[in-house]
Amino acid sequence: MVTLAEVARHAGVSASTVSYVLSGKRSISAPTRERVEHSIKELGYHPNAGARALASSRSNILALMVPLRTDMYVPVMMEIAIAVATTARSHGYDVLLLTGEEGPAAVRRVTGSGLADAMIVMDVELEDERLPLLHAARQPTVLIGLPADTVGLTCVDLDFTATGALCAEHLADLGHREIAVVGEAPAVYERHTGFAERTLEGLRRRAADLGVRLLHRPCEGSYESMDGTLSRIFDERPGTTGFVVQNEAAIEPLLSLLRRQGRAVPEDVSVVAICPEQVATQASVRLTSVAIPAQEMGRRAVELAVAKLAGGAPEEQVTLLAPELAVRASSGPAPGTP
Amino acid sequence: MVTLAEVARHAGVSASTVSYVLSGKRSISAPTRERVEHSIKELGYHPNAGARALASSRSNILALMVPLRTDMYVPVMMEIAIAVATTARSHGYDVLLLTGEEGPAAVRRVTGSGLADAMIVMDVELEDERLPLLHAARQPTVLIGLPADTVGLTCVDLDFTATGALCAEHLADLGHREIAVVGEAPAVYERHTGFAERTLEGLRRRAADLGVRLLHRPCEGSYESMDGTLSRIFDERPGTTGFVVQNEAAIEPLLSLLRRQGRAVPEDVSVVAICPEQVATQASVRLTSVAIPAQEMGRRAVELAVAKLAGGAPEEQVTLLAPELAVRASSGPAPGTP
DNA sequence: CCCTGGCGTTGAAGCGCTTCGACACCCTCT
DNA sequence: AGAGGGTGTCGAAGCGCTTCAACGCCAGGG
Repeated sequence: MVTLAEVARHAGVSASTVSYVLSGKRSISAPTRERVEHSIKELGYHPNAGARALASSRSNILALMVPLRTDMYVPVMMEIAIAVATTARSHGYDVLLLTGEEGPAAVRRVTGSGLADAMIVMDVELEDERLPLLHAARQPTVLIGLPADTVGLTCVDLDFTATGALCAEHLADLGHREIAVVGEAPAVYERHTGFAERTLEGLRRRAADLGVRLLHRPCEGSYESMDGTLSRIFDERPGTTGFVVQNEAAIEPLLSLLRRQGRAVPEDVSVVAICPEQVATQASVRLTSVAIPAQEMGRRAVELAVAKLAGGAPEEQVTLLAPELAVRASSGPAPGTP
Repeated sequence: MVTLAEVARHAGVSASTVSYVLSGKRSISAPTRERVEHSIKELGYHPNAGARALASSRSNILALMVPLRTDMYVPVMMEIAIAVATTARSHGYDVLLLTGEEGPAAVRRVTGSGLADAMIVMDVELEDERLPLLHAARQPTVLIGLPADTVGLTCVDLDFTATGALCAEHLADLGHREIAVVGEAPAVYERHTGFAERTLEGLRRRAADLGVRLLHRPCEGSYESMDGTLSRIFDERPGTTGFVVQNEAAIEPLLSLLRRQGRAVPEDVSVVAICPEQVATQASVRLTSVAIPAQEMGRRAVELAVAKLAGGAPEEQVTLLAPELAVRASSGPAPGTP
């Protein structure tokens, strides 16, 4: 294994000079720099991460806590994770993958051991049990998702309240007066996941403002579940002509069942989805949708974390990404509307 | 920040004693151990990861290289990644997430810097450009997937050749004489991804043995693509009654299109899928399928890596998991068969 | 009663790097 | 010409931990 000292000897300089060439923290004359760089290449030198971390008390690692549950909105999670990893690399950081399994213990371990310089936490619940620990931690933290109380926290999320409002508005504009919301699985609401509740709130408020009736039903992402949910919706509100779907696994079942019942999309019923763009464009009907900007969220989270590490970011900062509704082929005027 | 030295002082012992209590590498009397453990708890001590790595030249980190492409078999990837992370934790390791983006450079970086003790590489191509580097690396490596040449390598994978054979056999047993294979996207074959080619080989060979005609068509995971593919299949082989689908994103489009064309599953055509169990059971028809044991693969990979680190594993070892076909509602006797 | 050998504990020497203060040198200004 | 201020380089002191050799102690055997 090649060490910095060997590089220094090879280049005929001191160890500190090599270190400064590497870090750029002091000016080095061009000829010296070149000599050192040449030696580095020739010897195939790679700085030892442990030694570096010890001496500088910086690990250049970002910890990413992903939820353990692999049954929900997985593609979004994965997309965020990959965006985090790539963005982190472009800032010189590596990413440590922590699963929710350990729960708060993971926070303590990473925080205490100096394994990571900062943490990015996904799938934050409204009253997340990790929050107190994160507050107490030395490490900067960025949340993807919004807890109930954001005092002193840095958060990134899609503005789900606005998203809900936007969906309600779009359908109302098209003349729909009875809207059904196909929500996430019941478990999601039981965990008080922020985004689900916020979406609902946005939907409800705007619907109320616009005089539209709204019915919300949680739904698992399977055909059986969607079948039952759909029957119940039409039983209770036969006049339903608009759907907002938040559970991406329920989208295809919904479309399929509507087709089977002879309800045409968008002639008889309109469907608006909240899902990644790819899902919307690849579904059996090109879906009017609000995209979940997974990549953007991952990227922003990393950038905020890096900024906090550099000391150039405020302690408290909530970044809400504005939702954008893309009108595609699944929504149209309500039946009987000119 | 609490250091080992402070714990030692607090417990009235030397630093080395504390270290030995922590590592268990030397016997320590019960009273001393208890005193030390008590101090650790009281002071809230966590060993510094960098210092530990430097002194022991062990980071207790496993690197996981995931493919960058977020468009393919994402749930499987995620499931593997999470299984890797949890299994790793249970062995005292953390997981560093590397994306394919950096390619071979990532291998060199991690290898050179001692950031990780071992590597787990997913999505291996037949002639993967990372292989030479992995061979040269000090670190033990485990591949998830099979390259063309496995000499000196440790690999874990589903036995895709057997999987293909199993699918062909199942359909042949049911009397199907013309089978179509809906493959992965063309890009997957262009990259010479092992599992896709092996599956095909297994299918072809067994089909030939059993006197069944086989038609293979790559297919993207969208409705448009599936629509085109399906038309072409029935144009070329109007007598097709059996389908094997490998691209999980194409499953729902296929079922949907068959329905629309008035072909009943399983009365008119049978469908066998190669996909995670969850996809098979939650599709619009409960699918006869061969499961992709993502969790098992992740778990095995970690266990092999840990064994190699402990020196208790052979250099070369190819673990092929036996496929299991679960018969569900999407396959039945070919039309006209008693 | 002394020697031997295991057991429990310690001190000290690094692991490979960063960083601080010091220093030599050269240029510029007065 | 001498003072002053950059600029480029170096030496040395750690960062917090592991681990090796060594040592004191007590029990058992000769």
